[in-house]
Amino acid sequence: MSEHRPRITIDALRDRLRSRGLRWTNQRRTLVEVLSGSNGHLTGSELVERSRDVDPSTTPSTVYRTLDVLEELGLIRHSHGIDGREEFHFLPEQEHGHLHCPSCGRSWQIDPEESAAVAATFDERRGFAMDVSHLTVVGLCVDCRARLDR
Amino acid sequence: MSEHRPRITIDALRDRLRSRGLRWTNQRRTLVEVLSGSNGHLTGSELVERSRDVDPSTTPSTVYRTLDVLEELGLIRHSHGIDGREEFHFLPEQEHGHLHCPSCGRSWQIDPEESAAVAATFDERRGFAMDVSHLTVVGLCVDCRARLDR
DNA sequence: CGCGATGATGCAACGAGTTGCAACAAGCCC
DNA sequence: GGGCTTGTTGCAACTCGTTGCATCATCGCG
Repeated sequence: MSEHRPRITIDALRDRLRSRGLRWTNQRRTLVEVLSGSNGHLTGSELVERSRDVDPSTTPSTVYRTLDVLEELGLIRHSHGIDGREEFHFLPEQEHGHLHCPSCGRSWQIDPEESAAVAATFDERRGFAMDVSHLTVVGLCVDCRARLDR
Repeated sequence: MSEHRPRITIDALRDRLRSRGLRWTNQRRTLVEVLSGSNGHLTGSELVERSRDVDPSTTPSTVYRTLDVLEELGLIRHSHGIDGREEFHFLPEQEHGHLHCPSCGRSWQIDPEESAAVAATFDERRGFAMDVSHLTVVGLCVDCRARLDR
């Protein structure tokens, strides 16, 4: 597995907050540390848990509020998972949506070409600019279809 | 506004439950009454509230469990709203997904042709059978794009 | 360096939804 | 109609996430 390489350094992030009149606190440092140390998608509660591993005094409200701030800065993205729960991921991961099959519980990433095709549909017909990273498509996967057709 | 005409009668629903070994209770009758009396999309808590109007002794857990049962029977569908919250709607409404623009907060129904185009993408490439009613596409609407481009 | 404004934190309470469990009751059978 | 099986209910406790508010502490400024 390859190292995760955040596009923005910790120092740059600190300065970016300050230049907006926002503050660089230990709690925020902890969360950013956790985020940059973890690839993939994490739910809010997972982030709270991991932050507590680093600093046991971490409180949920601070974590969620910091996530909001980081999202506003464009550093992270959230999408809605299968159960509607929010999942966060650190940029600059390739933006992508998800396919989910509730029958077997598996999920897949949506390819850029697929995203483009879907986005084109709504762009052409309505001028609607789809947010790829927010897309979750639910349905039956090939395997489950085959299984259920029998 | 037109009358809502459920495709299945209350009696037929009762029999359908019984034939599966399930039971027809006052609590279920109350919820079905509420569902059939309301068009459009309702969240779980809205349904609890309205059920309480009919029968004040209604409890949330029963409502949510009944919703699960009705969904298994194919009588209602849930989709995930903007904030990830579940929204239920009574069939036989035309199945449809939603477009949502977080910038202005408005939502639109996805046309059948649009759904078909999107579904075709995933069917052709993966044999994945998309569930139309579960689709929520987030992005910027025409108006907001124009406004933000200025 | 130290003051002060104001953004951030932690707490506590709350809302939505879920779950385990004991008690209840629908409805099949005689 | 009455009994019995077993699906259903209501309660209480819990999880995840949000919010109001008093207190704290960052960091710009003198």
